[in-house]
Amino acid sequence: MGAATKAPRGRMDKRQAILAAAFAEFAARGYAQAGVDEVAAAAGVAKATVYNHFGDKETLLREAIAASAEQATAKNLAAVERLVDTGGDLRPVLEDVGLRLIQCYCDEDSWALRRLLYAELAHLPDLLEIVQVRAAERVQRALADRLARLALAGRLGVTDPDAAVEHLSALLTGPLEARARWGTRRLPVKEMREVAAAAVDAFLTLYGRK
Amino acid sequence: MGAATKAPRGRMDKRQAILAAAFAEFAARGYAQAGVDEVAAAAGVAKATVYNHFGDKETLLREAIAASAEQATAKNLAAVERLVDTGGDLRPVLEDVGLRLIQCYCDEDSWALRRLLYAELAHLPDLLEIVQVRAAERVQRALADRLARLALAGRLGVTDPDAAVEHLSALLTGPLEARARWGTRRLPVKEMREVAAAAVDAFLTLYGRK
DNA sequence: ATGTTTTTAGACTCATGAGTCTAGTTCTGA
DNA sequence: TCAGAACTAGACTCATGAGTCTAAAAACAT
Repeated sequence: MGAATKAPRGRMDKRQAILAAAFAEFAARGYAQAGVDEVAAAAGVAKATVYNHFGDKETLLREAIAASAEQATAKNLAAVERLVDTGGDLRPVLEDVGLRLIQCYCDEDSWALRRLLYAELAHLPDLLEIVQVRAAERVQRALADRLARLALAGRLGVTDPDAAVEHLSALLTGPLEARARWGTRRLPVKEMREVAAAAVDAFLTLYGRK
Repeated sequence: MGAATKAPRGRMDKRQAILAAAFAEFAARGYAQAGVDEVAAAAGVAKATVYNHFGDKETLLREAIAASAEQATAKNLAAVERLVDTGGDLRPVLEDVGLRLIQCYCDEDSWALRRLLYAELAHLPDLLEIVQVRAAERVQRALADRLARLALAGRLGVTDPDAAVEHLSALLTGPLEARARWGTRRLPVKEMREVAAAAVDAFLTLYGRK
């Protein structure tokens, strides 16, 4: 009973359907342009039900974003999990993890989430905390932990894991904005693999075992 | 007479004032939430004048974004101009240019422009071309040109200037999103300098003269 | 079985804001 | 000096969409 956000009202299946529909609608049209009627219709639910569950449009947006961020984080963490010391060459492992992280980043919902975040940040500043706490920071930490372990095992020349994560994720995701045209172009896997390979190559030059 | 976007109507000073006010209003509240009345008031102009100049709200957004992108590009290009071979050590020159590019990136208007772009990309896809053609690509090209020159002069180990630019800008701007909390936190210059130094350090490790 | 909660369709209120219109005023150029 | 364009204040129309309400139906709990 510690959390203040507890006590979800109404039936859970409806709630989920509404959240999914809401995220899709908000992502497609933006907060202001999105219509609660459309959300209800897409969720197969009456408009009053939406209001029974979430109270108002703004709360609906927050909850939809939070849920989406949660999903995105889960995928990202699953990718980071695979960064383990197999005993063999590190490069292919890093490339595999890099590719998976890139795939998370380029996911349709992931672009939509970032778009929404950017779009509404100006008048709903608390969205940042929701997403940052639930998603970005957790992934960064998990990745830093893994790099620290590899460094401790003498497999990497990393002294500051946070700085290394900053560089690695910059190298991985930096090139994607332009290449994917800010989410309007679908990257072929081949191209993702190239970016991952280039990023890992640079990373190993910077942080490879000395 | 080649461009289709020619024939600006009305007095120029009013037009500029409207564009500036419009960008501020759109940036602060988003396209849908922004009010044409507010723009007119902020520009010190009657609403009818706004419509006389731009016809409708959507056109106003496009023109405001285009103008802002133009300004941002000018600043970025000015920074890139400073990347010249002084004969001395390259590192301080790169750090200076890096810092200036970071300052452009962290400019209030620059964050606002990216926010708007992300926000409205979903329903106004042609905004991308406006900004990409006017801003992003031109800066990238200019930077690649400079790197190519330095490489040719034997000052850098760059073989593919475009790839080098991709890495350099990733290293420079990648860490900024998180550190500046997506534009909601003002970065102290000290921190910008750190990021620039770290980026240049990595860049020189990757592309320094062999 | 029966009382409580949730859902439903759809009509309804009400605030907001884009875009128009009018009639009078100021610029500007020839 | 004067005609035509650009500007002004402010009232006006009209579409849109958030949020409410109602009375009836399903779903659920015990």
